[in-house]
Amino acid sequence: MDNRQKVTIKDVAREAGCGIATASRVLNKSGPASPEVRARVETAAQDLGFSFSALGRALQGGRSMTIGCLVPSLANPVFAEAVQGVQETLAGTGYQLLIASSNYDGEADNEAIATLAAKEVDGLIVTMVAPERSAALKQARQRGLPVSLMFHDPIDGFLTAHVDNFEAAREVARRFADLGHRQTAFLALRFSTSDRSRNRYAGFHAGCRARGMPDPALIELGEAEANTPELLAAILAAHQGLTAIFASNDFLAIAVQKAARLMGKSVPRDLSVVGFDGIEIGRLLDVPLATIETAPDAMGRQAAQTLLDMMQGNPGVQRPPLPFDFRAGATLAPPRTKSRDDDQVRPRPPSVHSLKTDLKQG
Amino acid sequence: MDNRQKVTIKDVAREAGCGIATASRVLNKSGPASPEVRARVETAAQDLGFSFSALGRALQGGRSMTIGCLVPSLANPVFAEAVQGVQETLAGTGYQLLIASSNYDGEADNEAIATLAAKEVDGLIVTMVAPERSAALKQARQRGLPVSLMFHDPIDGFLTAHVDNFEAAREVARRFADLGHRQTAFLALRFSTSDRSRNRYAGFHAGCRARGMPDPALIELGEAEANTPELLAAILAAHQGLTAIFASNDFLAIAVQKAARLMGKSVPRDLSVVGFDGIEIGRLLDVPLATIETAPDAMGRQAAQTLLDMMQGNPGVQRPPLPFDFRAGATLAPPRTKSRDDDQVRPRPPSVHSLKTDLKQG
DNA sequence: TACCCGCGTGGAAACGTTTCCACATGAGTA
DNA sequence: TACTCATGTGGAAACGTTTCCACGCGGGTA
Repeated sequence: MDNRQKVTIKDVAREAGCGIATASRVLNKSGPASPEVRARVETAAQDLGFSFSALGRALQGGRSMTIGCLVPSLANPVFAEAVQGVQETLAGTGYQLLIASSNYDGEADNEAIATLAAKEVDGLIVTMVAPERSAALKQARQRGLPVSLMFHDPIDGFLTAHVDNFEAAREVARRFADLGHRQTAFLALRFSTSDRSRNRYAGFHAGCRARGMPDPALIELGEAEANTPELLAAILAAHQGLTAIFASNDFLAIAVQKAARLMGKSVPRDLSVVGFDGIEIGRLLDVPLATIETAPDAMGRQAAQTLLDMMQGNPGVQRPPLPFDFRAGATLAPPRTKSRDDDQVRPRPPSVHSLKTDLKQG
Repeated sequence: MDNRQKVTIKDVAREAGCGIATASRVLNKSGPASPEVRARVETAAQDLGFSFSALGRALQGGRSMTIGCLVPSLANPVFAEAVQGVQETLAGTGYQLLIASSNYDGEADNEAIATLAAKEVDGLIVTMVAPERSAALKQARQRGLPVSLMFHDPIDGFLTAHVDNFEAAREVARRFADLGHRQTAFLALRFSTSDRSRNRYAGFHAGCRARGMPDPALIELGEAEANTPELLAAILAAHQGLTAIFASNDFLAIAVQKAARLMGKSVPRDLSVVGFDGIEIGRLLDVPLATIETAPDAMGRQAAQTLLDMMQGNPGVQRPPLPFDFRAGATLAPPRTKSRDDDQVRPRPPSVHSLKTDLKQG
């Protein structure tokens, strides 16, 4: 039952009654051959159900036609979409994708890179915890492996497909300021293992400073709190007086809304929430999420394109950051004017608004 | 600059002053060697920065330690999570994942399988348009390649990790019936290219019949309508009198809510919505989505485990469907009691209900 | 007639492994 | 002393390709 025998080009040559070299030339259309031999080889290949072994080819040719890709996790739609973008760009080029994921573990990161390199990939597309400090990555590059980064802000000596996290986060601060918010917080998961989160915080922080707002609170969450609205609510409750929260990704921002609801707060009346990433679903929500909209698939496509360029021998050039869009959504509003009565809303006096506007323009 | 020379075991042997065979034995700990030679080889390998080429190994050993995985798209979180599950199970086994995606194209499906097979993968984990009709898949299996399916309902001769789509959908019909719904619809994207959608519809249909409800309307959407709430609203508006919608996936269900809102309908008061899949985010929504909760990552893990078993020579056995859970959420309620006032529906005379029931039973 | 050239063809090396086999060397036994 | 045996070692084949090179053979020119 187990018909495990492989059909090799040798078999085809024997069947066609010619030499291996000739068979190879015919099947690859890579050299001369008389019409008769050509025909014999082709029918032989057909009959035997021959197909080339990529292994033998790779070993001989020095190119595996495989490119390695490392991302933290495919469970995060942002990375999954990016990988999908990579796939789309690679489709039709003959390259296949060898995928590894590290679960945000810097150790696993390094191992994965080493394994991919051992598999003789022709290039690497990578998002990892700390590319600038990865020995394996450095070694891979020294061996001449082209490397293309995704999501990372530019690092000396690497090309990367990214958005300007700092600038985007500063934009959020500006929006908050324009609306009159002062007490804000930045919410992040895995802050320590993500340069993206750190850069977003830095930009947000700088933006707040620039507008004369108090420094934002930095709230770092564990996996558990992020997935359990009750826990998240408890944490948020500990921070008094917040009127606006900037979450490091959309997933978190949606969780915040849920938590706010548990706390009896209304979004955006009592609390404004802005996310980051612009995942598809955010737009379809009943109350569309305000967020920095980026295009993870575009990032994947750019990273793949850059890698293709490098593999063709071009030195490659760092492209400018991909554009982001501030999507207003419906989770962002001016803070409630703190009034005497109970903790319910009341319309802001128009004067306040104009005042702020003037301030902004001055 | 381009230090592209590879360090092979030959180099190590020369540096250590011994034969290739000995070097191989030492580095693999696969045979005897005197302590001195052992030491010389190890330091030589260290100094030269040697690492094995998986290519040479695969060619010689007949096993590539790579398994191929084909899914329709990584942009769909359901598949992305499944692949992540596969990764998790494979981690530590030494196997790497070669990924392909087909964009729901049956043609691309076949090509991808062929390419993966050419790369000499040791096994295949597959979700495709029509596995039972794929020539490439059949051929791969005839060559002795173990194949493990994901998401597909059982197909003759294949092992699959799946949920019972039919049964789950019937459960939805039951819930609708219990609440008193009668006019329902089934909403699907790519109905024709997905056996899952078709089975869900079949189960839903059967469930409705069994409870004496009218047959559900079948609404098939294009990509554009699914992503544009306005278009979706228009389509829904064309179907008068619907009180409950069963969407073939959560993404669609969320879009329906948005569309309902555009139509001035409130969920679940005017319209109940139930999804399928149980993606993470659905639970965090302000109004949690009612859905059939499945575990895509568990599906990936089971498929991977099955494949590992098969690769170890076990014949492998079809496991029972993975469990699903009906999550009530907050988008499901009894239909509104139809009152006189505005242009809303009006109660059907009870007689009709009994009539249908009688019809079915007769 | 002798020579050259182009063309179709096949042998063989190379890619990096693993592993079978044979060869030494030394110790132990008869 | 002569034999066996275990042990460490290296040569070489094999895995499936591609490609360099050489060879034979025909037709053209000198």
